[in-house]
Amino acid sequence: MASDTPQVPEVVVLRLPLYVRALTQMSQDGTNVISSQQLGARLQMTPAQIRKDLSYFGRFGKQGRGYNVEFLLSELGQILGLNRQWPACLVGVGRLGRAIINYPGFAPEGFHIVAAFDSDHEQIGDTVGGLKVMPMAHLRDTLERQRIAIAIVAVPAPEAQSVIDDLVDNDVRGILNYAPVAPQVPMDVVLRNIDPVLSLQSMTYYLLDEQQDSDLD
Amino acid sequence: MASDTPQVPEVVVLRLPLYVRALTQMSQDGTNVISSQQLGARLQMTPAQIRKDLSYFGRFGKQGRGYNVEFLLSELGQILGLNRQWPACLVGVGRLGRAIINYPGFAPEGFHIVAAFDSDHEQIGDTVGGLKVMPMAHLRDTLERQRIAIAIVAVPAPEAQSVIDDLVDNDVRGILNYAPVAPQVPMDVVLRNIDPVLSLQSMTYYLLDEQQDSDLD
DNA sequence: TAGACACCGTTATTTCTTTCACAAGTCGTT
DNA sequence: AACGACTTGTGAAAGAAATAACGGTGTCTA
Repeated sequence: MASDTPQVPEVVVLRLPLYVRALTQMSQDGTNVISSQQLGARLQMTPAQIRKDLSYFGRFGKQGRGYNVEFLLSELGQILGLNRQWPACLVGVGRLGRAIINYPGFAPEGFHIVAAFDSDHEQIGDTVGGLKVMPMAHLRDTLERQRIAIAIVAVPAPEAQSVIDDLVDNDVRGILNYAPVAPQVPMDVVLRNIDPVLSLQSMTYYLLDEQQDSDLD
Repeated sequence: MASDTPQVPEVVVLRLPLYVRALTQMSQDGTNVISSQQLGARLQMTPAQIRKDLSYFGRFGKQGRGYNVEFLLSELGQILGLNRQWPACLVGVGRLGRAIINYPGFAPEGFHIVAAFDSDHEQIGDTVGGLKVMPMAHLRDTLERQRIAIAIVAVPAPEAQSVIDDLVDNDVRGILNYAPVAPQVPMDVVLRNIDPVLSLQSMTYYLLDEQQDSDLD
């Protein structure tokens, strides 16, 4: 049923959360109405791009006036599926995994880590962030019982692909991967990579200009 | 001196670290030569894109043969500035900051956190990951003395912009921002955001299809 | 040394994104 | 009610990026 070529470009979907965040803040600041002009200024984007992005999903503004902040926020929430809770599981409870489980930024947005797994027998049975660490063998049961569609992967790089294969076999539909690899997933699984090292490595390209002094081989 | 329209598109620069990572692994696996075909298969990209990306920087391959892994790796390292050490400072030593400072993935790639700052008086003087936490007032001296061009920001969202302004004033040239905001920086400062919540919020758009059952308002 | 094949680098083509530009609608004022 | 100041939504134009296509060069085998 899902058309092969998505009618909404992925770049557009990637920008929507930015709008949601800015609008949320404006709502808290007591702003009722905002124009694409103003929103664009705030996000360093052209007004045209914002209007076009929104036009993929409907007509949310009023000519001569702009967008009602609350209304647009609620519509975008609906579109992105943010008006509900998303239970997620964590795989890998090493240092990074523990930091993730204790990160306070997920829950307020509806992303709750409700189960933790590890393949290392040492960790199993431990309690981390209020969760008992389970062996990978419990994956199927737990995902099904708790209706978990999202997995967060924080295992060492060499294990990542096989862990992800395992998750995919167990019908996980979205994966947030912290391992420094570019895993392969089927097309119907959504993968997002968090990789600060890659970010730094592309950053340095732009930092090289002035300071090649003591670096002549 | 930096031309206003960069001759190398940013998307290309963003992909180079991916090549570096794949080549590094191949090098470790003992592969000596690789074609754009093979590299593309590994990274799920077309061979044409890889050849085109590389062609922005030079001619590294051999017709009929492919690319010498070691050679290409070293050239890309040179281009990206990976053949040197990059001292960095961390601002914000809360839970997230502490996790970052202990993350073992940075150092092997040449990114060393050599100084830590916090604006909270409670934290100052503490030792975190072997570093004494300093007040923001020490920023200028420390950055200059240690020749730090990169800052990693892990402060609460409301403080992020002012911390970043402060860093920019003190001649930081690249910022890796973990705060869930989209900060404004001058054009000559390179900003990279790490924001897992945004990643999840765009992911859920694609997860909505099948499971709108108990969600009818 | 010749023939078959493999693969790069680059130009041409196609596809995807962004920006422009404007008709049409809204609001507040007089 | 009419006018002026704004702002949306959208089709058309421009710009950027990805892909295809291919000449030319190198490798290997016999």
